[in-house]
Amino acid sequence: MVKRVYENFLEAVLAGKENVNVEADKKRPKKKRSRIQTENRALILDAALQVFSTDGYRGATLDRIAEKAGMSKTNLLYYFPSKEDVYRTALEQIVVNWLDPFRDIDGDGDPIEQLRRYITLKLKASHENPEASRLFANEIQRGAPLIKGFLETTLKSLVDEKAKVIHGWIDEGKLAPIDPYHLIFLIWATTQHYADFDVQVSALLGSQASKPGFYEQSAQAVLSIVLNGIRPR
Amino acid sequence: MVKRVYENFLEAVLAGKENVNVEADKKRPKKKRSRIQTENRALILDAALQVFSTDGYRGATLDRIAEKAGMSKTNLLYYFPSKEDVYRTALEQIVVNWLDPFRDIDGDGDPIEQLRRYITLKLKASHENPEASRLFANEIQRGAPLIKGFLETTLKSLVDEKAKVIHGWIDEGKLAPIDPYHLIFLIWATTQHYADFDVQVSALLGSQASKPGFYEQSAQAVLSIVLNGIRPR
DNA sequence: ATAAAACTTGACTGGTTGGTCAAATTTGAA
DNA sequence: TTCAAATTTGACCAACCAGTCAAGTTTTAT
Repeated sequence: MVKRVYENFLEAVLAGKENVNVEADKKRPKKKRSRIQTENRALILDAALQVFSTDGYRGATLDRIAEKAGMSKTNLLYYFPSKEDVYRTALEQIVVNWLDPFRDIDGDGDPIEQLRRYITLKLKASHENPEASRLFANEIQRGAPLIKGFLETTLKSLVDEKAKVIHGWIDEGKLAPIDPYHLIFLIWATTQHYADFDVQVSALLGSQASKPGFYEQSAQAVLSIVLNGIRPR
Repeated sequence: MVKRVYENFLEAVLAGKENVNVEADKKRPKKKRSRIQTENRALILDAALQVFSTDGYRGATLDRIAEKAGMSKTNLLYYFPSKEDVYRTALEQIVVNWLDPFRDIDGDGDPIEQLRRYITLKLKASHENPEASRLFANEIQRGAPLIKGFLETTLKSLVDEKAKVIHGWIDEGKLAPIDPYHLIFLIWATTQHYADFDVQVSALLGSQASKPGFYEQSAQAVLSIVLNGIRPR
């Protein structure tokens, strides 16, 4: 329930609206979606994820997305009013999923355990859904035109909050005195790397990278470095 | 001199040639460049770096690059035969500069000092030339169509070599037993993050990120985590 | 069964893009 | 100075692009 409200808020933020009123938002008539609508929107968003993540917003074309989704471009435009709207919707889904495990970091838990959990979840997400990671990276790299406001408000609040949590751990002597923000960046950077630079990782590790246990092995290696880097000393 | 030969090799690799013959390469007639040619090629490559790094290969347009370079598109095409050639040339320059500090890691030196030096150099490069970093990231994210071969041959050899160096350090007890490849990835990921995700970093740190000493502070934070994460224990 | 609503598509439009070409202007060696 | 080579540009082209429109086909509620 809370999550639903949040999604509305996020939608509004990404749509560029200022001063979002959640109450007013609730009143907005929810158009129920038919079976075909649900199916086809999903097909389109899935195809969009692939195309946008490799070609970027400008480089992607509706023709290619429609082709991958197995329908005509005209039909795609029946489900989404414009290219930007397809992109925005795909981006929304990604950001929402992206935030959840971060929000779950628990200040009352054991720091090493909490961070181990978070890093593992992020690595798993990068491994299972690399396109989402690449699409997000692309949005940031081109200057975050659609989500700059979101970064500066919602995400910043959340990060500030978690930074305080980490600082609390440091004060209690449970963590080495590292800068919480840079620690968060390091975790994000590293976990994202396995999705965004997948091609490079595979090229450098050869057959090793395609073996079944590779994801667990990467997680183990990253955790071993990061967790020891922040253990109190 | 050695470096010049290497650049030729790299050019050939990026141009997609197989079985590069360095001797034959040397014989290739070097067209001397006029003052105007040197100047304008530099202007174009600088503009191309900006446009390609934000819009990606497909999203970038020659019109925009030409405009940024202060000349007509027709004139740009007088200096470079095609869009892909502009892109390839820009990418070449980046890769060459990118490799140098990595190659300089010295197996005979103190590991902590060598890695401190390398991380600092990489962070500095990301800070001073974020566009180059973003352009490279973009190439990888779209599947590395132009440099996949380079990644699998030249870069792989180099990384394998440095991994052996790191393994040597571990065997001597100078470093914790971490996986060398994942350590390299972690360093690349983190240093690159400050360039590629610049917008996000700035949004989350607010005014702090634009202050003069910010780069040194980031370097300090990253070093503090990574170096402690790999210190022998 | 049937008709309205939902869905799908081919043809089209105005604008953009990478690249060509021929004609002009500028540069620099003699 | 002079003139051939180098440089620069506007006009142009075919391919591509996001989005529209009208005319079909399929689904679904009754």
